[in-house]
Amino acid sequence: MELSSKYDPSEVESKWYKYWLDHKLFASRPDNRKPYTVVIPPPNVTGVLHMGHMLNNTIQDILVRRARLKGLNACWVPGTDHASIATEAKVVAKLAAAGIKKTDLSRDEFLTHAWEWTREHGGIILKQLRRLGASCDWDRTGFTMDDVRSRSVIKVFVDLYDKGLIYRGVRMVNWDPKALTAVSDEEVVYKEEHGKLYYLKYKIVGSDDYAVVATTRPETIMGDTAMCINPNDATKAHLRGKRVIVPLVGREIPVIEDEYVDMEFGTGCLKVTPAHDVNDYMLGEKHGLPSIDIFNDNGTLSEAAGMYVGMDRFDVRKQIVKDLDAAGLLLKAEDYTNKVGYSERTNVVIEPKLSMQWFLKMKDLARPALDAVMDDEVKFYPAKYKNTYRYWMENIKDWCISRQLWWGHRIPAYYLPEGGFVVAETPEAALAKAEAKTGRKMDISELRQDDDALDTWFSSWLWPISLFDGINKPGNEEINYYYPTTDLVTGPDIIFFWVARMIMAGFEFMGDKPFENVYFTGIVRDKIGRKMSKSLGNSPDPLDLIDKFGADGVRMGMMLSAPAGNDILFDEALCEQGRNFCNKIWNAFRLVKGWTVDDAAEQPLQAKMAADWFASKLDATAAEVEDLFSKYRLSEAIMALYRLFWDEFSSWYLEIVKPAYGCPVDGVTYRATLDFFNRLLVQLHPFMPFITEELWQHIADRADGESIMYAPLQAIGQPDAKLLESFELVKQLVTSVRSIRLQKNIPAKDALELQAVGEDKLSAFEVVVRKLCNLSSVTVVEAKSDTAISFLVGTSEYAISLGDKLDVETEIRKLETDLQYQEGFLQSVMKKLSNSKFVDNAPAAVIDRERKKQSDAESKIASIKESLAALRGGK
RNA sequence: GGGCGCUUAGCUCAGCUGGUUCAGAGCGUCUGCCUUACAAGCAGAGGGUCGGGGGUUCGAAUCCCUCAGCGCCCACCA
Repeated sequence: MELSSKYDPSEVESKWYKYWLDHKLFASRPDNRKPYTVVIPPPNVTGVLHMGHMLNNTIQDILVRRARLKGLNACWVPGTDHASIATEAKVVAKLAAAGIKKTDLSRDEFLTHAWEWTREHGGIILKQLRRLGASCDWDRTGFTMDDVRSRSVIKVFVDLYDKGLIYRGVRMVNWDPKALTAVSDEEVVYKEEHGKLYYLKYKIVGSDDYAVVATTRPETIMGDTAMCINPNDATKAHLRGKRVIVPLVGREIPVIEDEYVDMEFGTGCLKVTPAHDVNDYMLGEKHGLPSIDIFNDNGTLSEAAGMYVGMDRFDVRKQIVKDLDAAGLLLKAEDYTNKVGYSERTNVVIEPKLSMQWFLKMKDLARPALDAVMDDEVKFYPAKYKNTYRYWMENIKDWCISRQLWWGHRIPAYYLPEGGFVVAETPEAALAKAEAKTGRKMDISELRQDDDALDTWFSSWLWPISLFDGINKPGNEEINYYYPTTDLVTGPDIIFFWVARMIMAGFEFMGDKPFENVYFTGIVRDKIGRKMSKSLGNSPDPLDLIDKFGADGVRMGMMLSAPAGNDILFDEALCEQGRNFCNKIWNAFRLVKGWTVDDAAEQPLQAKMAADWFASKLDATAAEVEDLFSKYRLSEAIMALYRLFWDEFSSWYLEIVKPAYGCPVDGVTYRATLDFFNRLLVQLHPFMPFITEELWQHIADRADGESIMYAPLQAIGQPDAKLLESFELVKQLVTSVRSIRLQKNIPAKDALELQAVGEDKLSAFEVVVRKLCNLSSVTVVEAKSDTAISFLVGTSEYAISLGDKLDVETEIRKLETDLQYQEGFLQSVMKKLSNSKFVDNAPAAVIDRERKKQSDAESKIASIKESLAALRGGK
């Protein structure tokens, strides 16, 4: 077989992905095996793959593939999210580009366009995931707005309404004046902003004095319905019971008193605008104030404002400041920094607004969900997010679930001509309920369905249930088998949006948690720590990276930089490292496959020793990797395997067993080597699925349909600790000899004489050392020869005879430095041992270790002194 | 304003409930090698008073206090 010296991923990747699909190797059905289930965090249906997805899905694929290798029935369910605001915004923009306004379309017409858009762009992201090697069961692909998921959402809405947990009412909500919808508290992001604090003069009725109010939003004065002072504020006593006049507007408003007002802030006088500020709204409710809504839905001033009608809120702010100033009613304006809420989706300033919305009561839903996480029934990795979660759950507020959008699940509430409404899963069911309510025969056309759609998260919170149709068909085979799912891999930014709500839905609708473990990934940043963003242009296109480094290389690159929960600083150099690793594996395979095998040949002793050692090493590392996986420390697991393959297997094992050029290898060693290779590939497979499949298929003739995906991870044997320890000394010995060779400029071809002073504790490994060091002889001597340079391996002294190459002066200086260090070290150990407090208090094991240090140091010192004496004597 | 977390080699990080896994890893750097598996490589080497200060202890990177810097989350101070 001809293999090129470079691994070429492109062909290999498409070949094996197709193979896996053709043989349905990702598919899962309920059976007798233990299930291992993951549901994908559904990306936006019209989105494209970015680095965050790469990280997230690489991790999921690694976990899923590992589970498969462990013999579990692994099922990874993919799907997409309809992302109501984001998608609707895109459709509106596309229509606008074609000169069509949303308001000119009927709901049905708009939805036709939206579905068209979804079909056109939908699922691109899932196709892209295949390039990465994602082993999803694609036949199960779900969509939050497909039939099964939609019916689930509606059923759940009706259920919660019937339980009295959903209510409708006028509340202060976060209004997005661009998307023209309410959004939830979680969808508001606060940004620090440099603005001004304006001091406005309100004339006191019946006096020539003014009361001054500090505000950041002078444009809302038309909505003022009171001024508020703190009742404990002595300096404001003269305002009690008075009325003041709103500047420019000229309207009289009362002065009210409430301890809410901070006496220290601004002037201690607060303007109260119940329609446009959450706190003012509360004050208004408490004091029975009227509320004047001066804004239209799009953020322009309404008729109710009486002034500046039709102007945008920010233009009004500029204008009114000028007008106030001109009227002498602006005392001053100070620089001021405050937090302003922006819509996460449209990035416009949120307007607190009173409106009629649907809400879900959260308090009762939260309780079991909170306990489950606190009691580790649902485990968080890293655990620090438990705190964040608890705080939110303990202070949870009702969830505004209605959105003034068309793209989404339409709220199944139907209004009656005579007022009131019914909630039902279908129009027919609604009609029946309506008739029962009114006591008269009705026609379905008399019912008018609510125009609002549901928040996107109201469908995604059911995802782990609805993907197995557990809402519509409770107790079906699939939901019974796959639920609760095993691992959830997601970002901490959606812990409230999604994770917390899924846990609540799980307990409410299934009576059980939705998943066992949550792995929170970090945010992908560039190598200097900036968030990846389109505007910075610092986000590489994942598919370009795959083209450049191969999917396995990119996966490695992601994992090498991704400790759980920490942000990852992504650097292409890591993908390069991944690619290089692929190449290393590839070439190691070329070496082994290039050997000719002689079954009659006897196995050389060094090969047997290397095989025994590496078998132990493999077991030890396999155990370590297993442990790391159990802690979700995947980047450490891949690093352990990286070193195992590169250093232990390639640099040590293969170099020892490698036959001389042109010579065949014995059958025993060959088969052992292939077996090791096989085990290494299986261990590596979750991280690097393509190259491992390719080579696994090369190792032996595989039947069509066989795959490394189902090659079992071998049981881990008990490593021989003593052997491993000895071998480390052997490596040290070899490294020391090589180091001397390099220092003394001795070519590899020249054989060296090795002397073991006193005894050779590593004599059993002599053949190994000889093979790696090109030695002409190994002798045990009483004292090293005069022209030999000595070194320590552990506490044993060895020496290499150098003849005239020995530089006596340099050697003496080196040994003297060494001696000094050892004597200092011995002194510190002796100090400890002569300290009675230490000897009395420290555990015996610790004292023993110190005594060992003492004797080791003493013997090292003796050996150095001997060498020195010999060198000086030989001068 | 509250809460959480971080600071260890040039870079990115590991070091769990104090003591040979204690000062580590990978990358980078330096030196020597085109040695028929791999220069996307091989062999070897150097590099940190564990952010500063104080304390507890026989013993501190590890526990406590404090200062400094950084990051994240939450919160209605106009």
